[in-house]
Amino acid sequence: MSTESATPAGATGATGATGRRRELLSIAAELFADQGFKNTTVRDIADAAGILSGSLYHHFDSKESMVDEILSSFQAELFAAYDEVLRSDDDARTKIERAVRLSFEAIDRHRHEVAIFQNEADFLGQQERFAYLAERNAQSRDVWITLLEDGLRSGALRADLDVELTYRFIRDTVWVAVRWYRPGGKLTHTDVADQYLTILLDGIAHA
Amino acid sequence: MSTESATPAGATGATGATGRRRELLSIAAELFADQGFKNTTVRDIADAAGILSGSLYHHFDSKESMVDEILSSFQAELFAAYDEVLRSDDDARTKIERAVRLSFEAIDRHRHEVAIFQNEADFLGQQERFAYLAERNAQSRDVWITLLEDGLRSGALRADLDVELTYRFIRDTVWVAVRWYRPGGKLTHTDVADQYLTILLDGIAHA
DNA sequence: TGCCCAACCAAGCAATTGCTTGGTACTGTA
DNA sequence: TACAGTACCAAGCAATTGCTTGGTTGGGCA
Repeated sequence: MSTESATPAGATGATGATGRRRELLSIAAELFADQGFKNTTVRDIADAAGILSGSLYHHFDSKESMVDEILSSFQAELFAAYDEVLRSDDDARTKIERAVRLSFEAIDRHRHEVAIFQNEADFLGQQERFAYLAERNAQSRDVWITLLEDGLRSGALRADLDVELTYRFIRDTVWVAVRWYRPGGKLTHTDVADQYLTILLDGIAHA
Repeated sequence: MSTESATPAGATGATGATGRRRELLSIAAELFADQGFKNTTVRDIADAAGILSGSLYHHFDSKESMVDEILSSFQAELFAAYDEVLRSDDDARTKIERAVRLSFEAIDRHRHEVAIFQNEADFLGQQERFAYLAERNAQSRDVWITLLEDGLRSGALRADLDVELTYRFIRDTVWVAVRWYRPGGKLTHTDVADQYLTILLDGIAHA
């Protein structure tokens, strides 16, 4: 009945996770990413973990709190990385390159989390509990608009660019790769970032 | 009990639709696009249409047959347009530009259908009934690989491009715009296509 | 007037859903 | 040996789901 989340198990802190807890979150993340949040049942998660569905509620108080924990801890890590790029004293073009590479690295290391955020943010964001998703979105936009405007001022980018549209172009281009990129495949995330940056910066047309 | 779809109402043909039927499909498409297929209940659709959920089954034999009809008729229209570009005698670069513009036009005119395909194709494609979705995907890849290889041969595109990766880049870039593009907004689909083509062909870096 | 038929209602059923409750097996610690 | 705590099971409940059944309404046509 209380609004406070009780953290039934361990209570190792906000991002806290005993071994088993982390394991279950990882299993849930894969299912949420592959089938969607709403479309994944607690029985699916329990089956994949080899336990009964009711037993999940020893570790978490709801299915929602699972996604919550998955998304919020990932976002915290991601935005810490963005901040570091912003605070660096690299030139504008280098910062843009670093921000792009950083995103592909995130896809490589946290593809389930990225996929969940891409697919479910709109739906989950309607609930007050997930209001931070919209805030993070705005924060991400701020980062990119800053980088692009710096690029324009410094002459690193072409003067005729529409900043808002370019931001969307980059954002979409980068994150949507989570749909096909698979770690351990033929291409490393660095390979993909190289090619994407080549196209993004210089285009596909013959010079 | 029969596997044949019975087309309860009108029976105006495969894509057939009386006025009311088309109306209900349009309502369903909007909900499927906004909330997801699995996450939209037949009661949601019925409520939006101002009728009871059971009444939907006078027009369609299942919720699945609704998406089926929505997606298959859209795909047919889309690929007819691709074919026309392929069969034209424009040069390689023009064909690429036309294919890109055509896609943004599809987003403008059929955003719900595009969104449903983007979001649900993987999930629905697992069922035999929706096997054509994967076929259409392969067909689309064929179109683009052909266009890109023509571009390379003719010297219109830079020689160092990875065709497969470039295809994915273009595909993702174009279709993902359905997430934010809204017809009747500040930018027309032609505006968006112009800017996207500028970035795609010549890049964002200062020359 | 009599009939047809598309469009809908009213009621409900079987399956699936997230989640609850009370109990049990095992492990480490004092 | 007693105890505490983690991780789980067994059973089931209330709500929601897609869909079915039998009946009603009202406009068009002969």
